[in-house]
Amino acid sequence: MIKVTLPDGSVREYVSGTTSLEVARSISEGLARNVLAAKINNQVWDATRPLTTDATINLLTWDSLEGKETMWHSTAHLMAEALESFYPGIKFAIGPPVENGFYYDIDFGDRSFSADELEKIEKKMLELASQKNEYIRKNISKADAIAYFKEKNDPYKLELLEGLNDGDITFYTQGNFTDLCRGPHIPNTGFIKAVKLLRVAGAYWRGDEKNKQLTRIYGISFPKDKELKEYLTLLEEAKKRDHRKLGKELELFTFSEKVGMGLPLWLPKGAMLRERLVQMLQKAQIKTGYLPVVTPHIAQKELYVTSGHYEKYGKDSFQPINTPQEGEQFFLKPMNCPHHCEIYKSSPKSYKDLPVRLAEFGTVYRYEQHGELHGLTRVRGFTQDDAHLFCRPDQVKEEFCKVIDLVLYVFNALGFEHYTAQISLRDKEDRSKYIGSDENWNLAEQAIIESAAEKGLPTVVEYGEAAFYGPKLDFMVKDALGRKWQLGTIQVDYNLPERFQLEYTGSDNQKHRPVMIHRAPFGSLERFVAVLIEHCAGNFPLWLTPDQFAILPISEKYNAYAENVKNALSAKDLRGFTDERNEKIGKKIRDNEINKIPFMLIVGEKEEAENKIAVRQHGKGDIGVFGIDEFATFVTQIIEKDLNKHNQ
RNA sequence: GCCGAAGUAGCUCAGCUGGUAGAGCAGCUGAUUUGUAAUCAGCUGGUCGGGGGUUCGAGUCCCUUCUUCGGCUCCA
Repeated sequence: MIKVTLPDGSVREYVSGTTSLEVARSISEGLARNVLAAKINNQVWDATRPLTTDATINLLTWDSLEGKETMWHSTAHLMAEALESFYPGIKFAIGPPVENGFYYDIDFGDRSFSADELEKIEKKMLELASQKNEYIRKNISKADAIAYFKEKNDPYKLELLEGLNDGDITFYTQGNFTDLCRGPHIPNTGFIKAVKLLRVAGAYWRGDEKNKQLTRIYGISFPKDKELKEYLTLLEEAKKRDHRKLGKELELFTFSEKVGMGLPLWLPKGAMLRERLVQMLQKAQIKTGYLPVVTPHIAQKELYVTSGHYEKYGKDSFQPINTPQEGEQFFLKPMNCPHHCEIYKSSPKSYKDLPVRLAEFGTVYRYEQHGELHGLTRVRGFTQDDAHLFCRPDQVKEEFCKVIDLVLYVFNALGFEHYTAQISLRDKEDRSKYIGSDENWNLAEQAIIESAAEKGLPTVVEYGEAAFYGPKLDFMVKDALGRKWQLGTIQVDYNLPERFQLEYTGSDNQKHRPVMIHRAPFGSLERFVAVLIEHCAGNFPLWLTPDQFAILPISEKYNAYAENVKNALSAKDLRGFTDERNEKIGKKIRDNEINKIPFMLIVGEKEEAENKIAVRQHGKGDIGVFGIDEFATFVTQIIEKDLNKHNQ
C-alpha cells in the first residue's frame, strides 16, 4: 500500500500501482472525467502512470495552467499524426505547448505547406480525436530510439537524442503516431473536442538563422467547442484594438510607400497628442533638474567608433552619407548617448556639478530588417525621450530612485497598471562578457535592487540579461494580442564614460570617472503611443485625447450658440469642435461615439434659453444638464486627478 | 533577410471556371431644420500596387518587383 496526500492535506491509502486517474475516480466520477494530468511531488505526470511510492498528488484539469499545457502538447502530437497521414515522410522537429496553444516545427522536404490546407488537417484531427486513442508511454533504450529515427530518416529527432541520456528516454504513441517525448500527455485524444490551427510560419531549427528553415504550424485546442468560440471572439476583439487600425481610424499617423517603410508620418491629431506627451514629461523633468540639450541627426563615423557602436552595429546600419569634396563619412544618429557624452566633455566638471542630467527628445534612425517592421512598435526612425545622467558612483542609487519615480509618474498618468519591471543582472557564471570593475557592478546591481525594493516595484530578476556595459531595469507592457514590448528603461553604464574618457575632479583633487545612467520613461514615443492605443483601445486619458468634447447642435439654428459654448470652453483650456453638419442628432451622436469623443455636448432650444449644455459621455450616455463653467470644472478635475495619480 | 498570406475608389469589401470594373460608408450638390447610436435624392470618384509575358481579349493565368500582414525566444 502507498500513502497519497491530497492538496487539502488529507491522506488516503491505495495499492501500489494505482494511477492518478484511479485516485481521481475514487474521489468522484466527475473529477475523473476531467483529469488531464497530475502533479506528483511537484512533477507533472501522465494521469495514467502508476504510482508506486508515497506521494503528494495534485490532479490537474483544464482549469490549471499545467492542465492546459498538457492538453496542448498532446494536441501537437495529434496534429503530427494528422499531418503524417496526409504527407508520409515529413520530418518532425519540436512541438511544445506555448502561452496560447501549441506549435509543431515540421520539415516538409521539397513540398511547401500552405495555409489553405489547415482546414483539412483540423478535420482529420477531430476525426482522430473522436477515436479516443490512448497516449501510451514507453521507456526505450537510446540505441533503439536512434534506430527508430534512423529508419524514419528524421535528422532533428536524432540531433535531439544526442543530448539525452540512455535510461531517461521515452516514446509516446497515440493511434498511428509515435514520437520522442518526455511527456506528460492527457489520457486519450477524446479530451480534445475543439481544434483551431491558427497560422503557418517559418521558423529556423533551434532558432538559428544559419539553420534550415522549417514550417511551423500554430494551433490551439479546447475541451469544449464553446471555449474555442469564445477564444476566437476574444481574438477578434483584440484585433479591434490594434494600434495600426485605430491609428488610421482616429487619424493619428500613417505610412507612405514613397516616404519609405518603417518611417511613420504623424498626422495633426497624432502629432498634437505626441506633443502633449512630450510636454508632460518635459515639465516633470525640469522639476527634477534635467537640462535640455539638442543634437543633430547625423554625426561623423569617428563618434560611433569611439562609442563602440560602429563596431557592434555598423555593418547592419544604414549606409554612411559622404560629403562630396572631402569624402568624409557621416552616419544617421542611431542613439543620442555619444552626443551627450561630448556635451558633458565640453566643460570641466567638479564633483559638486554632479549629477548632470542631459535630456533630449532625440530622433534616431536604425536599420531594422524588412520583416521585423511592425506598425509603430518596430520602425526605422523614432524619437526617444532620452536622458543621460552623469553621476558619482555614490549617487547612482538616489538617481535611480528618482528615475523610477518619474517612470511611475508617467505610467500612472496614462493608466498603465499592468506592467512587469524586469531587473537584468550579470550572468552569474560568466563575468568575462562584461566590462567594468566588479566593485562598480556590485554597487550598480545593489543600487537597482534596492531602489526597486524601496519603491515597492513588483520585479522579476533575470540573470545574464544585463547589457555588456551595465545592469538595467526595464518596464514591459503587453499589447492587445499579448505580445510583450519593452517601454521604459533605466540602464547603468560604465562603458561610455570609459570610452569617451569622461572625468570629474573629486574632493580629493583627483580625476574620477563618472557613471552614466541612460533612461527613457516612454522608451520611444512611437512604440509608447502604439502600446497606449492598444491599452486604452483608443479611449485616451482626457488630458491626452485629441478632442475632449464635440458640441452637437440639434439643428443649424443653434450653431451660433454652439460657437459661444466652444469659445467659453476654449478659454478654459479645453479642446473640441462643433459638429455643424446638416445631420440629425442621432447621426451626430453615432458618428462622434464611433470616433471615441469623450464628451458630446448637445445644444438646442432649451439649452440656449438656459445657457446650458446637455452632456453625453462616451460609452455611458446622457449624464445630465450642466452649466458651461460647471462642465469645465468637472473636466478639469478629472484631468488633475489622472495626472496626479502617482502622488496620491 | 527567410517561410507563408495578402494588395480592387479616401475607408471596409464583392467580382465563380479569362469576356465592357461593383456595393456600403466617406466626399460633393440639393431638399429637409431635425432632441440622444445611421433623413432622403442626385453626383463625383479606380492605369484593379508597379513592370513584363500568355491570349482576339487579363482584376482573373504565368514571371518579376514593391509594400503590407502573421511568424522566425518558448528546446523531445
